[in-house]
Amino acid sequence: MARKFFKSKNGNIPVPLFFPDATRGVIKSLDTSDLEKTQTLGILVNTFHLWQELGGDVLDKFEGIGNFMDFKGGTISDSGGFQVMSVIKSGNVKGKVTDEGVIFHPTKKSKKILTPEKSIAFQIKLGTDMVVVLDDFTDPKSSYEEAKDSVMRTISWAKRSKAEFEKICKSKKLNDTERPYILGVVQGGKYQDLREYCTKELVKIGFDGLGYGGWPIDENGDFDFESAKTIAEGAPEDYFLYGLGVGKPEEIVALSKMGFNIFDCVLPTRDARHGRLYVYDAISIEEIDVYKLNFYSFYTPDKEKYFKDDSSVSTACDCVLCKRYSKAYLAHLFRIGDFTAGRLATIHNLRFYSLLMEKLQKSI
RNA sequence: GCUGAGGUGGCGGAGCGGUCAAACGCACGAGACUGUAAAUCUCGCGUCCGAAAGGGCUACUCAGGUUCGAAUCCUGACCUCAGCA
Repeated sequence: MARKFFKSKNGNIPVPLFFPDATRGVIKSLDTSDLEKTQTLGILVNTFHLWQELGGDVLDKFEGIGNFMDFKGGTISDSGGFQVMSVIKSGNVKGKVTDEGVIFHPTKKSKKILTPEKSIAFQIKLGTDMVVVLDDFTDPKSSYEEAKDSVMRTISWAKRSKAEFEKICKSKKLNDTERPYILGVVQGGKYQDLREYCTKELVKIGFDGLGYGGWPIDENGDFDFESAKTIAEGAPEDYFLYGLGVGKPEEIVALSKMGFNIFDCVLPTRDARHGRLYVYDAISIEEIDVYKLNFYSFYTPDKEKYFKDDSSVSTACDCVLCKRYSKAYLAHLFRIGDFTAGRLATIHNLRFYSLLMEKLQKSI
C-alpha cells in the first residue's frame, strides 16, 4: 500500500511533501521561526557540506541537526552524491571518484575521503528522519558505458551503505520503528535499461524508498519523465519515491501523479534571492488549481512600474509579505539590496510551495 | 567683480587630434537559475533599417574657427564650482 505519511521524530507529515534545501543547516536568509511561518513541514540538509563545515562533535553535543536548528519539523539528509558532481566533476574542487569513495582536496594540502560508510555514519549523527545512500552521479553527457559504470558503482555503494546502516542501527539498538528511513538512489542517465536494472538491484538490497538521481533535464530544458516512470514502475508499492532536486511546480505536479511523494529543490529559495517570486493564477487560496495549465506565473519585484504600487504581490497567499507589505515596499527593498528583500521573497516562495503540497495532498 | 578649475549619454565618471556611438560604475530593460561554493550570472541600453552580419543618421553646453580628420586644439558666449574681494 502506498505511503500516506512520512514519519518524523516530530510527528507524521502527509505526503506528497516538499522539503526545501537547508544545505548547510539553514534556509538561506531565514531563521527557523521564519521557516515555521511558511508552513514548511521539513527540510533537507547536506552531508558533504555539514561534514566539513560543522562536524560530528557539535552534532553529538546537540543530538542532531534538528535540535541544533531548533526546528520541529521533518528532516532528510542528502548523502553528498550530488556534490561529487557539482563540486568535483565540475573542476571547482580537485578530487576524484574511486570504487572506495570520493577523494577530494578542499585545500591544496588537505585530503578527505567520503565513503558510503562515512556518509551513512555522519547522517546518523545528523539525526535526520531519512538518510540517503551515497551514489555515483551519472553525468548527463555520459556514454552508455560510462553510465553503466556509475550504475554499478552506485549499486555497490548502496550495498555497503545498507550494511553500515544496519550495523549502526544494531549497535544503537534502534528497531524498525525507531530507525530513520533509508533511501536508495537510482542512476543510469537516459538509458532506461540501466535505470530499470539499477531500480531492481536496489530493491533487492532493500530500502524504504528510491530516489530519482542524476540530472533530469536535457539540453533543451525538457524534463526526463521517462526515467521517472521507469523507476516508479520498478519500485514496490510501499516505497517512497523521491524526486531528488525536483523541481519546478509543474514537474512536482506531474511526478506526484506518477507516485512520487518526496521532493526537494533549491528553486524557490534561490529564485527568491534572485528576484523571482511564484504567484498563483488565482484570487484566493481556495481558488488555486494546480492541475490547470499555467496555474502560476513569475513575479519580478524590482521593476520601475511597481515603485508606487500599493497592492500586494498575491491575494492567493497568506505569507507575511502578501498580508502586510506592498509591491512598492518590496521593490524598494530589492532596489537598495537589503537582506530583507531576499528574506521576504524566500518566505513567500516557500509558502507557495507549501500551498502547492497542501493542494496535492488533498487531491490524492 | 577678480583669480583658478570645469561643462561628455538618465546619473556619476574616463577619454584629451584619427582605432569613439564614447571605458568603467550606477540606474533601467530582458533572460537564466532544478539532490545550493549562485542575495548570482548572462545579455541589451543615442536613433533608424536589418533575423543577423552590417549599414545610415544625429551626438560630447552653444556659436564660430584651425585641420584631410575635433569630445579632444583655438576664439567668443552662456553656465557651474572653489578661493579672494
